[in-house]
This record gives sequence, structure tokens and C-alpha cells, in this order.
Amino acid sequence: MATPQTPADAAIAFSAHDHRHCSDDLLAKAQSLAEARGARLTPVRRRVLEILLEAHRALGAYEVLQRLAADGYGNQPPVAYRALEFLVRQGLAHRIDRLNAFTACTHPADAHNPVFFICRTCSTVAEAAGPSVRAAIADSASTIGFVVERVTAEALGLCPSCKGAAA
Amino acid sequence: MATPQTPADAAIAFSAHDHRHCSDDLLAKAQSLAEARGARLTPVRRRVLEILLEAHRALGAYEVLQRLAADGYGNQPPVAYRALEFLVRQGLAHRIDRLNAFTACTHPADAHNPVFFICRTCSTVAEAAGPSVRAAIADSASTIGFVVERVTAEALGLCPSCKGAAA
DNA sequence: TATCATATGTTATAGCATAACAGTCAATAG
DNA sequence: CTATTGACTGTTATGCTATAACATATGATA
Repeated sequence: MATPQTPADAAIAFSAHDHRHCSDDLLAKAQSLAEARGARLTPVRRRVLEILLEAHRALGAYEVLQRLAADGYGNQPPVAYRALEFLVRQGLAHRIDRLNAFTACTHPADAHNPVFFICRTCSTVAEAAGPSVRAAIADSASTIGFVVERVTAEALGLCPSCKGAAA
Repeated sequence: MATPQTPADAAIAFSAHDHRHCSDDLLAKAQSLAEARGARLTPVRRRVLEILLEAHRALGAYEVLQRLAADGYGNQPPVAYRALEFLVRQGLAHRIDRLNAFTACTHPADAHNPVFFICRTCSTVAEAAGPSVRAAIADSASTIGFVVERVTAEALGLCPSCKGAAA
């Protein structure tokens, strides 16, 4: 999964595929990216990213924490929150405000303002690039003199699988 | 404030103006809207809408609750949450996921998928119509077979006043 | 090796949200 | 007129989400 910037690429999140492959790929990418920036992808942080990648859906901080604890890491909330905060800051993960949850970024490094498609049934999250969304927002913002720092665009609904199951 | 669908209209949220005027206007509108739908804008619900309108910024459920209690209404969380839920369902208020907070809708009745501009300093929220945002999202969604039910589009940054104060 | 910066571990607490049940009140059927 | 129903409000209790504050460890550098 190189640079899933198109809707077609985003669709992969909703279909069966080899998670291990994209995990390894993204972990390696994250590693080199962090090194290049002088940021440290420590064991806990790396493990949290792995956890997010393995899940391939939005996870709550406490879910992450539980899995960390199972691996022998600290099991107090700040441990998870700090690692997640680091990953988000580095663009390696995203926060889904709508769910109070986190998900791994599927194409780090590329500056982007993703749109998230969140399935309300299975919690799977697809990440698609949203340049037009960003543009529309920036346009309104400049008109009213508002300085945009961060944008959140999330759509809640039904993924193809769950749509079929519901019918 | 009739139908602030344009950026220019949204800008009013960031400038000094007569809150009482838009409060009265919107309360009346809410009343007739609810009646037309057979929904009951009861005292608590009406008061919560008033509170949101008076504040003219995003309020947490517990802030709303505090003010309700001061007026003699129940002071347990569900009282506030239920009223807020009603208002959101009726399109009379919006939830700002980013802040875990709520704000009054500045142009109810018109079906809309607003974009929120949230000032991270003063918490003021401006609501602008986002048809292009909606369109961009719907387009991506249909390509991947995702059924969009609700959209959240929120921009965090600095409003004109706070931008000036920070400089 | 002393010092500093960074990261992790831990305690304690604050803030957000909802399930479940009890009581109230108005409209309508019998 | 009273009985029933349904919608709303009140209350208790609890669970989930998040962070402040401090302690400890570890690695780099002077």
C-alpha cells in the first residue's frame, strides 16, 4: 500500500487483504521517517503503531493500553496516550474525534488532510485524501479571516460489507 | 440573522453583535419548527437552546447542566444530555466532536451539513454551510460503496480577534 | 562521571456519557 | 370520570475518556 490517495485505494480498508503485508511496509516507513526527523520510534511507540495496524480499525486508547499491558508495558492510561500523541504528531496515526479513537495512518509522510469513512457497525475506518474538502474549507476560512490550523472531516455510515449484512 | 449560508454571514459569529436579537429570532423559529413537526419544545429543552444561544460559543454538557440547575431544573447529567440530544435531532443544535461540546444551530430548518470554525483560544464557533465539502465527500463515498449518514467537518484555528491578540 | 534531555512508569483525579429505574403529567379510551 | 398509555423529567449509579503531577530510568554529551 504505497500511497492510497484515491477513493479506489481507500476501498481496500473495507475488503479482505493481507494485513501483515501493509503492517510491515508501514512500520518500516515509519521507522525511517522518524529517523529522518530525529524523532525516536521507541519500543512502546512502535508497538502502539503495530497494534493500530493489526487492528485495522479505530481503537480506543484503553483498548491500546490493554494490549500494551499484555506485552509487559505499563498499563496506566498516560502510557497509551503519550505514545498515541507522538504518533499523531508525527503523522503516523490519526485521531477520530467522532469515536474518541485512534487509527494508523495509511500513507504517512505525504502531507494530507484525510477524510475518514467510519462504519458505525464494524468501526472500520477508511482514510481517503480530501484535497477538495481542504480547499473548500480554506476558501471559507480566508473569507471570514479565520486561520485554519487543523481540519477534521469524518463521515459516519455503513461500509459495503455491513450495508449488505443489514439488508 | 435569517439564513447565514455564506462565509460573510458566518463571520458575524466572530464580531460583536446583539445576541438577544438573534436569540429571540431563533427561539421563535425553533418553536414553530418543532410544532410543525409534532415535536415538543418543552421548558427544559427551550431553556437549553436559550443557554446555547446566550453563550454563543460551544458549551460542554456539564456547563449547560450547571446553568439548568441554577434555574431550578434537574441537575443530573441525563437532563442536559437528553435535551441536547433532542435539539441535535431536530437540527436546532450541533455537536462539535472535536470539543465534546454543543452549539446552537444558527440556521435551523435549512437542511445543511455545516462546517465549523472553532477558535482554539476563545472557543467561539462559527457555522458555515459546506455544500462543496458535502459534495466532495459524497463523491468519494459512492466510489468505495460507502453509505454516508452523517458528516462532521470541523476546522480548528484562530478567529480574527484572537489572531490579532496573539500577534 | 556529572549533567541534561527525553522517555517511561505510577498515582490520583477530573471530565464526559449513559444505563436503568422511578415519578409526573397530559391526552385519550373505555 | 377513571384508567391506561406514552412522552417527558428526575435520580441513582456507574463506566469510559483524559490529563496533571511527580517519580524513575535511560541515553547523549560536556
